[in-house]
Amino acid sequence: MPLPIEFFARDVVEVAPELLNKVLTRNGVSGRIVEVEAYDGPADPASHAYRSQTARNGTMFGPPGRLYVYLSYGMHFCCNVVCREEGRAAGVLIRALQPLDGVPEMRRRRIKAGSDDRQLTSGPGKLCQALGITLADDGADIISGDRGITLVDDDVAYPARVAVGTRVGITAGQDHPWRFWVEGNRHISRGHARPT
DNA sequence: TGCGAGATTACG
DNA sequence: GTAATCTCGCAA
Repeated sequence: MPLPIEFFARDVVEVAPELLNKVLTRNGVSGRIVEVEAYDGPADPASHAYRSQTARNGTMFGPPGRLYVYLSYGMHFCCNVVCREEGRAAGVLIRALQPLDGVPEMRRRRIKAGSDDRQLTSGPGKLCQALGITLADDGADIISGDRGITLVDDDVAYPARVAVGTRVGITAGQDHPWRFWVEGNRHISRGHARPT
């Protein structure tokens, strides 16, 4: 069943780990969320919404329960779930999924993955490609599924072991342990090598 | 008006 | 290790 808007209209750091094991679906292609990161808008130097509203980050300033999609490094799409109350821009970056339905279609979209299922959705850019999520999906309502994208709870239990750590690929705000993943899952993103 | 860095991925 | 290549903040 869909998650109620109240689920998203809370502190983003509380929402983030609770998204683990929820299911993200786009037009029948779906995956279970196994890795996320929280970004807390104006209180978080690493957030796209840290400074001000722009054409790119506008969706995060809107109501919770929407999808914020942006173009990363000029070539990959990444998607976030908008949280907190409207106007208080915050979001949870979906970093990795465990493929569920529509694996053949994922393979067609991700030729680079070859025969390795772990290369299908083990990264924020990869999973958007596998599900066919693009800028056209920015602002989609994932509660009502108005554009074919839904985030649902299928009653699979909260992971027995959730790991917590610092976020990937950022320099500002490294002090916050706002990355959460399902301990031991095979589909976690590789992450970036950090400078020593 | 230009430059550098960035919530990345893939290939050498 | 590094290329590919869009967005945005900040310096000039």
